[in-house]
Amino acid sequence: MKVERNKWQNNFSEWYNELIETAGIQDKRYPVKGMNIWLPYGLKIMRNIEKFIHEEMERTGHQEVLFPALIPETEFQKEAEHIAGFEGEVFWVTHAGHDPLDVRLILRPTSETAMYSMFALWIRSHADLPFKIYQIVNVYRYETKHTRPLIRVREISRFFEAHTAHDSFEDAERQIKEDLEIFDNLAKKLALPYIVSKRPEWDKFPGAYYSLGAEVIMPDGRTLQIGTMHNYKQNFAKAYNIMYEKEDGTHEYVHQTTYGMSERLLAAVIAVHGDDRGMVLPPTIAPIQVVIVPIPKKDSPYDVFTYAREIAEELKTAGIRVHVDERDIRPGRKFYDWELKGVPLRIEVGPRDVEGQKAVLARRDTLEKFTVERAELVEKVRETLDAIMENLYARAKEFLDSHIKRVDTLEEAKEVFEDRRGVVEIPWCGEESCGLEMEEILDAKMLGIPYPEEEAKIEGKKCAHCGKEARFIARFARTY
RNA sequence: GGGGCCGUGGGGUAGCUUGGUCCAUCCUCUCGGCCUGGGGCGCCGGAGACCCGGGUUCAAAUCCCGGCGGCCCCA
Repeated sequence: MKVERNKWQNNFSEWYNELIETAGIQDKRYPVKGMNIWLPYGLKIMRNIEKFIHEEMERTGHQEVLFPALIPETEFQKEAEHIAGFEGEVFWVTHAGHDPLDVRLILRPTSETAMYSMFALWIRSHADLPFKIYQIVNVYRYETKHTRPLIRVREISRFFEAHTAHDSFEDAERQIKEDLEIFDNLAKKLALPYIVSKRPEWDKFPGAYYSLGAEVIMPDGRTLQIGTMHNYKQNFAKAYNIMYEKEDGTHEYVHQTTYGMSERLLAAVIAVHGDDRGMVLPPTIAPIQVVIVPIPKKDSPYDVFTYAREIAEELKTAGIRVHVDERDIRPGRKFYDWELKGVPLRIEVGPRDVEGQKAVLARRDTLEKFTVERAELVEKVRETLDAIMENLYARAKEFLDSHIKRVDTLEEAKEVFEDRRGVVEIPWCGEESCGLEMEEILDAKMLGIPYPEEEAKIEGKKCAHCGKEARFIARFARTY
């Protein structure tokens, strides 16, 4: 058995859309465009991802809250850039019953404008800072482009947003560093290698001083943003009058940051680790880490079902999420089913194994099969799950690295986009006009410059477009 | 914002140009039964569809109008 990734890479859109339904992640047939139904299996995986998010929030002293989904128009309009960035894509609530509302309400596209009037009430003193909260809720955006399950939707149903307030720009910067560390820990749990870019001025979050974006590269070479961090400086604090009293008795506006993620994390896991047979889930988040498939044989004196249940009990005791598939269908069919659903490890037990007190292990990532002694089963399963985790990361890292190419000219950049695509890194003078024109020429978006910025600085190169001295490396990609 | 294409069982489709042979084809899924079991086996039987509204006509899945929904391209 060999790992094939032809459709995965060459016909990714179709692969992805089919998988979302056949693997039981979501049902897209709900009669509102861009709003899908979470199916039990998909939701379990997402919950497992969120478990790690909650752990990281706990570790770093963020408190969980829940804000209402409706925001009065009057609050929404307080920060000028913010409203300009979102007004074209919000859902309005204009009526209650038969009567028009005096103050219209919006369905939150993100929660800054819901939270910050409350921040102004809650934050009084320097002793209240840093103030760190988060929530995981649904938010709504009227997307006009092509919607895709988990990736571009009108209802983001698992929107994570952390909001913080600080007594200084420096402390807000420290928060951004912490956010990046949180992201790195999470990405490791998902075996996802990624890149971080500082967004160009024209593409930062509406109202932000600057924005960072974390991206993965999808099988078709387009990038997917799966995490963002913004430093707002005092932009929102001034609009919402969020002030604190300093030790010397004077008052000052707070500095703020936000950090966002969503079910795109799941999309990235599905896309990055998959192959032609379906999903391959990292053991860390797989609802079923090990599936046991009994292989009965007629007239055999051995009871494979009892043996399978005994093994399952052993693994369960060892803390492994295990399932015995006792359905009355052929084993081959079960193999395909569980491979589609991405169960990282399969154990086959037939009469031969019962007789010899053994079991056959089949890895989902490499499709290798091998026999182990029952006495060492738990240990071997643990080892193999760890090995799968490492292999998934290594394979994904190799894909990522081989899809980032540094070039000096636009011609070379164009070739990259025509060929295997991915991310192109190219010298840039730093001028907005030049950046926008390069986007046009390459038919790609500027992700920004590598972050931390020291990695973006270059010397002795010319801007690929205007020929002036280049100040930065700029990253371009076709994006989702 | 502009242009183009398309809506047929749960999923994927044939039929539409030239209206009648369509109580609508095939694959898949699903249900019942038999058989089987270390990679989707086979056989028998069953269930399930023309997006909505209006029009033309003796007759509409097919032609026309409107609505709703989906997809693609361009800005």
